[in-house]
Amino acid sequence: MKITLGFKGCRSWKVSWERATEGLQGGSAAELRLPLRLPFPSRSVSSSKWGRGSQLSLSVPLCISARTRAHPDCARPNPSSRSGARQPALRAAMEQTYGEVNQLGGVFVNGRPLPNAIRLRIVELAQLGIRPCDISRQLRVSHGCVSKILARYNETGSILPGAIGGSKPRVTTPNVVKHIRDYKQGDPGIFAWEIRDRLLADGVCDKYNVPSVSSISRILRNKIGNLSQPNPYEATKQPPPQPALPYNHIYQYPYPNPMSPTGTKMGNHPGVPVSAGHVSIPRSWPSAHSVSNILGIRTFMEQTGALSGTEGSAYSPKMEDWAGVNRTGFPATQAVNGIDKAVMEADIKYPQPTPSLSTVGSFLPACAYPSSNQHGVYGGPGGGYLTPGHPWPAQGSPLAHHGPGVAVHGGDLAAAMAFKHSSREVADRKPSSPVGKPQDTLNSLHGLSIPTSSS
DNA sequence: ACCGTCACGGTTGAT
DNA sequence: GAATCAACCGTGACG
Repeated sequence: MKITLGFKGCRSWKVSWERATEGLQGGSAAELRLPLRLPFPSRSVSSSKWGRGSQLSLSVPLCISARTRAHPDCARPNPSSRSGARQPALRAAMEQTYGEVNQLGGVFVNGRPLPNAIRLRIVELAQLGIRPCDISRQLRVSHGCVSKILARYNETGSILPGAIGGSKPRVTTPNVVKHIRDYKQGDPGIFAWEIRDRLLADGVCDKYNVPSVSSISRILRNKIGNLSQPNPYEATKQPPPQPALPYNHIYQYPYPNPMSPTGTKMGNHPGVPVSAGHVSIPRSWPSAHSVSNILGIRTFMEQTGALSGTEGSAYSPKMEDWAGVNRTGFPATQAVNGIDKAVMEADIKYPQPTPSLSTVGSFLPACAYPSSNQHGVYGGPGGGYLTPGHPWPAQGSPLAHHGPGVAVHGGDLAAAMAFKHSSREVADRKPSSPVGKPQDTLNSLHGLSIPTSSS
């Protein structure tokens, strides 16, 4: 079988299907199995995607992808299948090796959030006035995802993914039940909604973990129906402490990260008020969506002392701090240097090789990624979301990361804009966008460098 | 062409 | 330790 894949123009593909029957792997769905080290971004292609001029003619869905099952070692099982029961080491090893490639050629891990670096980049670009569709293409992230991340950011101010997994903790903790009983004892005619209000007023619960009226009613009915009966909790043990965090804490990548050394979940869910110790940032932060806001992190960091390290640590290890920072602006490189880009980018499970840290502009096919991380695929060159052979004009990696402390150069922005404009020649769609300003202006304006999600 | 939305298949972590 | 469940994820398709 000989299959020729290549670019035909910028976005279309040419496939020469010489021997269609060979290489198809069972089932009704024709599936090509290709080595992942393609000289170009592979992509999933469905038959419906092909234009009239396509040389590909198949009556069955064609999947040319670098998905996990397309690993050169085709004998290996598809790691994208549920792996929860897998040995962690094996799973990690497999995840290191596999990833999936979307239609844009971007690498992703099904079921797992994009690296924070990419999420950050998405917001950064959006702040620069680059349209979501361009961001999508540039970072090779589906537009749905871009839309989702931006929507979340606009809504919560956080770029971070939500908490994945776990079960919602009970809100009707023994302590709450005890208070409800107390209220009921104090006023047998009290309504459930009144109890709810009192729980809030007394600080027993906050609005995020206060039981619903129906829950309270159920408690009244089932647990406190007979007030003479001892509380089973109290009869046997002391009430366990209230959960330290509301359920919706931010999902934290469980791999080593200086910002979260424990590798545990930390922080609050975006939008959820954070507790003490958190660099709490009012949602009404100045111009939450302005570039200066985004870039204003230095000021913020200075204000909060994060830079000075006067808080005992140069930077709170809590991810929620990060989340809080999000809206304010992304930490300037200097500001983040305490943790530094290396840290930010080590971000999560997407460790990135230090030296030639590629940038967001150096995408590598799934299998080309070194697999130094547990959750794979992004493992590599972190930010490398664009291939060297990237079909888009942004070869210069407009948002390329230049390593810690290095500002994004004007050229980068120019390249970004070049990309923006080349992808669609829309002049000054957003005249007010800072993008139009010379980079030095931008830099001098904020006195900091634009953090990069990878370098 | 762009963008919001949603089904889908997947992962995760508490129970 | 496995199963279950409910949260989340990004992709891809649709309108």
